[in-house]
Amino acid sequence: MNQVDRILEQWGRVRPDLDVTPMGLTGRLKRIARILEREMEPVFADHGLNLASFDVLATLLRSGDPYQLSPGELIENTMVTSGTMTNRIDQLVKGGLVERVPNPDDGRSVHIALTKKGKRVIDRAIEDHVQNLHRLTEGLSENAFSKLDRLLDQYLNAIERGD
Amino acid sequence: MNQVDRILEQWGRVRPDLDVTPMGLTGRLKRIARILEREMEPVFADHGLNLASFDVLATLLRSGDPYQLSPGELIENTMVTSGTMTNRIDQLVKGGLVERVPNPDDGRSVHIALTKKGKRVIDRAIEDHVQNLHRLTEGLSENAFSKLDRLLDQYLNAIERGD
DNA sequence: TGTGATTGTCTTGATGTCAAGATAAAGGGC
DNA sequence: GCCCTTTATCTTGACATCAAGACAATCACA
Repeated sequence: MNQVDRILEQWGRVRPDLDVTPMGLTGRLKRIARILEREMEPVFADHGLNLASFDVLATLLRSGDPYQLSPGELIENTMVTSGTMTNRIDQLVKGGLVERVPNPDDGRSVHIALTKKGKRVIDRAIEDHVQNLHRLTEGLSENAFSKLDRLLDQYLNAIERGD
Repeated sequence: MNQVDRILEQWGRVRPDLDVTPMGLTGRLKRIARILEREMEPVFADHGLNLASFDVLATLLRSGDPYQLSPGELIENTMVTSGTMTNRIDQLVKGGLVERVPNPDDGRSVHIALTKKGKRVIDRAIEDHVQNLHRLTEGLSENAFSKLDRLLDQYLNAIERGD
């Protein structure tokens, strides 16, 4: 009997007229996502990063050589607003991890490129992060993991196209 | 082929030395949680609330008559820091939805109590919210829903006790 | 009963995020 | 070629959150 189950029980007593079945699933999802974030942050901090800056650097790294994308492309990948992305990039520029280079094909746009330092930092950080993810999922059996993975994929597909 | 799958593919190309298997699961979790939050907010806004204030009011409501808890108890339930909770309570007090009443048994503590207005607001908001949750999970078959629910429960239990 | 440790809440300062709008370049139709 | 619309990014102001520490009341134990 965990926190979420207790919450469902309380609703059953206070508002028995409501069918709160979906609340268990969504509550657990939210809670797990929150815990995962908190467990990831210390690893990022080991490399002088936070979730936001890691997110951007990792997106640039996995885009492959020459490790540069426009702010717009970064926004698409990270689900944040343009103002947020501007701020994230500013922080990274300040830290010398990325640089803004003009886009020769479009004067409105720029490319955000990993600096050598940025590449070095994210190349190491991603290793620790992946190892950390293994730790954070080792509580699941191989079977449970793959089933959960498949169901989440199914749910994500459903919800992304609006049910 | 969705966003998360594309990310895994990219990592496979750029850093084939890493086993990024867990990243699919955690990425989908994060993404779903994010989407759910965004889909919930408009419903809260219909009642003049945001995620934070709804969270507190709903916790008070489901605690049952007399609909009051200490800030400490609210913190336990909502996974936020004490400073955050102070701020949330301040906002709700300003809106006339809760009030701070002294705790006769402990001079350091107070009780946060739903006002009549607060009770009325959350009683209606929770109905719309639950209906919204049904909508947000109707993309899953009954079978997929219960399997996913069970696996998330399992994972949450594992991760909450630290694997 | 007195004193140091603990507990419950609030304060402060910094940061990350968003919505809305500003700005500048590019594109499209006449 | 000119003007209006669209697009890409940045700016601004407001807000929610957190970490660290302040403060006051309570507790534990001599």
